[in-house]
Amino acid sequence: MVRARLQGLFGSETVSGTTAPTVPSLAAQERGRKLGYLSAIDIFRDMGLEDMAQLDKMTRMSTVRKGQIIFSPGDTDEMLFLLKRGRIQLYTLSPDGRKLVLSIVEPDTFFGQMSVLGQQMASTFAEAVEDSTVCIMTRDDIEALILEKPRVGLRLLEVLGARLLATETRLEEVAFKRVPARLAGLLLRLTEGATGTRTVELSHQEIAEILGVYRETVTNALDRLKATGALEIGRRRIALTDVGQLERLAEE
Amino acid sequence: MVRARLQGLFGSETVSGTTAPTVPSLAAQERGRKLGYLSAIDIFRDMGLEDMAQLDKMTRMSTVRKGQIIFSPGDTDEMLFLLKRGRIQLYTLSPDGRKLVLSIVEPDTFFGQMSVLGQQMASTFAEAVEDSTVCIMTRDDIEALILEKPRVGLRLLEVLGARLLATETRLEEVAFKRVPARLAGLLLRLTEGATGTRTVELSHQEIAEILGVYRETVTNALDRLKATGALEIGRRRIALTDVGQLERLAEE
DNA sequence: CGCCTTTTGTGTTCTCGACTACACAGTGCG
DNA sequence: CGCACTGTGTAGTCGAGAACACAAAAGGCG
Repeated sequence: MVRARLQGLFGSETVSGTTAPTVPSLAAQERGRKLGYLSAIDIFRDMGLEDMAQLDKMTRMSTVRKGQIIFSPGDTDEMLFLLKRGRIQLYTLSPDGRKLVLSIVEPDTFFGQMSVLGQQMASTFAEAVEDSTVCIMTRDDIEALILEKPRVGLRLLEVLGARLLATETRLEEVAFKRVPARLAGLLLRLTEGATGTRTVELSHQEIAEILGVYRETVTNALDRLKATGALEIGRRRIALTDVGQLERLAEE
Repeated sequence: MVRARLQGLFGSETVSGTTAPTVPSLAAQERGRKLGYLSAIDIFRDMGLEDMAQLDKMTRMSTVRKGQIIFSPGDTDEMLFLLKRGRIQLYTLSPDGRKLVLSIVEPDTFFGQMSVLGQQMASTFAEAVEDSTVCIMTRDDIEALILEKPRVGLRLLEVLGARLLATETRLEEVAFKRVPARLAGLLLRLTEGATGTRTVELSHQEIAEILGVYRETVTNALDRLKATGALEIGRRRIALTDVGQLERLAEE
């Protein structure tokens, strides 16, 4: 059972002033447009430096290593996390141990278990899939920040809106489409905005956990897609060779 | 095909000053705690009367009759609607005409097709299931309002958070549970907070459209639940007689 | 290089729920 | 008072994907 509590998390706090407030990068803005499971929106893209500094004062920073659980069901503290570096996976587990990935959080995005972020739910885990750095805020911090800098509220609304849209889309796909079409859609979303040959570097198992199906089913569906020439398969590597074809297949 | 465009909607605008700003009712606050498909949160529960008046100046009001479509896929105008009275159903249609209800909006809640509200998606319809009254705002209106009254932003975050939570829960249920369990969960959520005998007044068809399954499957699942004594069935009427039992069944 | 873990490829059985096809009971309405 | 429509019950077929069971590659690493 995945029940490890975060030990290092609150132990390794540092005054975050050590990290100089950075100007929103072009890359971050680019990511901000993505809407797939990798929801990333640069919360602070139009905040001034002094605002950033003020924000820094009210947050604590900390590092989590790959594999660490940041929060898990049962935690009652209403914390909000801002991911600065790394990647976080939000997922739930079924009673019999199956995993469903709800969302993969990219840098400069909020996540948390507050009602406001849609995850105070009984069953959500947050786990670092890479070494990551997060800022920690309490619910009160975030409320105060929004009241003083309403623009942050707007940004948060964007984050939530994107997440809601992505989740509604998934729900729709589960209801209407069969696995191959859903897989095609997922691959397209995962590589949205990528330059050059669009490539997904995930194992069949990892994909299965996102789609909520069995690993074998993914293997099978991938073979079908490959048979149409839409993609090429390697070990932990799927290259989308014919995007148009894949888009057609995604429409079922 | 459900493609009717709203004719009466923009024709029947009235200056909304005619509706006196009301003090948030107890009932509204009660509804605010519900988290099921009937997401309702009183956006304005701590806004002053003068704020309400100001808000009224920037909005247009209009009435829609039962069955009218308020927006449909392809509408590009980024409108935000505030439901004052009635009920709105948000749903999508599959290529072959199947319907999936995403959300049922209750009074004092926002909905819309803005990115900020997670529904600018290609495929969402909004249809009045009762005669309703809505306020119409543009994206700019809402942004200005939030910047000036940050507290409204917080409220909106609550709405979106609740919706996201509900949607994630549905996704989880679809992935992990079979129809009878999902049905049990739905019935419980639909009657959450009801006083007296918890009763659902929906046809099997309507339930099927929420669960994303066939009508016959609902009939069958209801029979199974009835067999355990958890509920009683009438025409368009399901009475939850043993809530504890139903909760057990909802856990699969 | 050989051992061990991770990833992927199959094959087979079995169950749920999609889909089809009726039959029939309330309900409303002309 | 009969007719149409909506809502329910009941089979029965069929296919996708779950669930289980191995086998074979492909890397990593000592």
